[in-house]
Amino acid sequence: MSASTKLATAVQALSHLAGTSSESQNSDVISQATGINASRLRNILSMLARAGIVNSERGLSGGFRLAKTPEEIHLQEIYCAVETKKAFHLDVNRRGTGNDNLPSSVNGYFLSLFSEIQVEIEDKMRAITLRDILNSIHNHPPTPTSSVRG
Amino acid sequence: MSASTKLATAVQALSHLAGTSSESQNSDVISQATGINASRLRNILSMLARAGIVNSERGLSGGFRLAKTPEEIHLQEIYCAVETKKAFHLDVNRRGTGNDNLPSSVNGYFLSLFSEIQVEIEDKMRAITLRDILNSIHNHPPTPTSSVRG
DNA sequence: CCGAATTGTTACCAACCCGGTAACAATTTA
DNA sequence: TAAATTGTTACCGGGTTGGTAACAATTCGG
Repeated sequence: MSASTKLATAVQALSHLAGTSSESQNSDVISQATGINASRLRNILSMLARAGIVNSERGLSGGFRLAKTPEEIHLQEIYCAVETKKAFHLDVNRRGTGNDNLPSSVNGYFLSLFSEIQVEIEDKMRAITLRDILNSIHNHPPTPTSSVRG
Repeated sequence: MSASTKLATAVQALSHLAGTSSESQNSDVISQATGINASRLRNILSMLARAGIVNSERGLSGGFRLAKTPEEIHLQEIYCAVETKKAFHLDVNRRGTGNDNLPSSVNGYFLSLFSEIQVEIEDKMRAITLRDILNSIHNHPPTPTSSVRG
C-alpha cells in the first residue's frame, strides 16, 4: 500500500482519537466514526502502536488511544511508522544492452537526487505536529459543498 | 507512466544527443546506442520536441537533435515536458460515510502539503542543467561491477 | 479455567496502473 | 510515388493498490 494513502488514513484515525476523551476506542467504534474499514484500521493502528504513537490493548475492554499528546506527535513519526517504501520510488532501468553506459549512470544520479529530496520531505514533516493538523483542519472546516469544485 | 521513469529515460536520451555531434539522429540509432525501445524513445522525444528542448524532423533524413545547449536545458523543463501527473499523487479517500467529517479535511490538508512539496522539488530541479548531469556522470563513471551491490 | 471480546496478521480479490512493444497514421524528402 | 521517419494509439502481461474477510493470538471476566 502506498505511503501517502496509509499516512492520510493514519492521520484520520489519530485525529479521531485526539477528539475523543482518553478512553480506549476499539476498531469498530473508530470505523463507524471515520468510515474506514475496521481491518484496515487495526492494520495501520498496530503499526502506530509499534512506533509508540498509540497504545493498543487486546481483550474485552481493549482498544486504542493516543500514547502522547497531539503536540508531541510529529508527522514524520507517523510517516516512518506506516511507510514500507520510500515516497520517491525510482524504478531503475538496469539494461546494459546499449552501446552507451549511460543508463546506469543516469539512474545513479537520480537515485541520489531523489534521496536528497526524500530527506527534505522528511524534514518538512518533522516540523509538523498532529496538533498543527488539527488546528488547520479546524480553521478550514469540511465545507461539503464548496471544497472540490470541478 | 510515472514521471520519474519518463524523466530518467528522457535524460538518458538527451545525454546521448549531447554526446553526439549536432547531426540529427533517428530513433533507431538512439535506441541501439541507449538500449531504450525505439517506440518509447519517439514517444518521449516528441514530448521534449513539443517543449522546445529538442528539434524533430520527419521524413527521409529526419531525426532528433538538441534545440539548445546542455547549459540551457534545465531538469525542471524536462520534468514538466514529460510529466502527466504530479510526482506526489495523493489518492484522496472521498468517503463521507463516517460520523466525523475528517476524511475530506485531512485529505485537503495533505493536498496542500503535497503541492507545497511539489513546488520545492521543482525549484530544486530548476537549479540543475543537463550540463550538470553530464558532468556528474562523467565524474562518477558507470562502474559496472561496483555500482549496485546486493 | 473457559468463553467472549478484541487486537494482530495473513491471505485473497477485483481493479487499476506500469512498463514495454507493436502497429499504424501522418509527414517529409528524394 | 515510394521510402523513411516521426507521431500516436492500442494492446498485453505483470505487478501493485486498495479493500475485505478470515483466522490466529491475546486478554479479561466470571
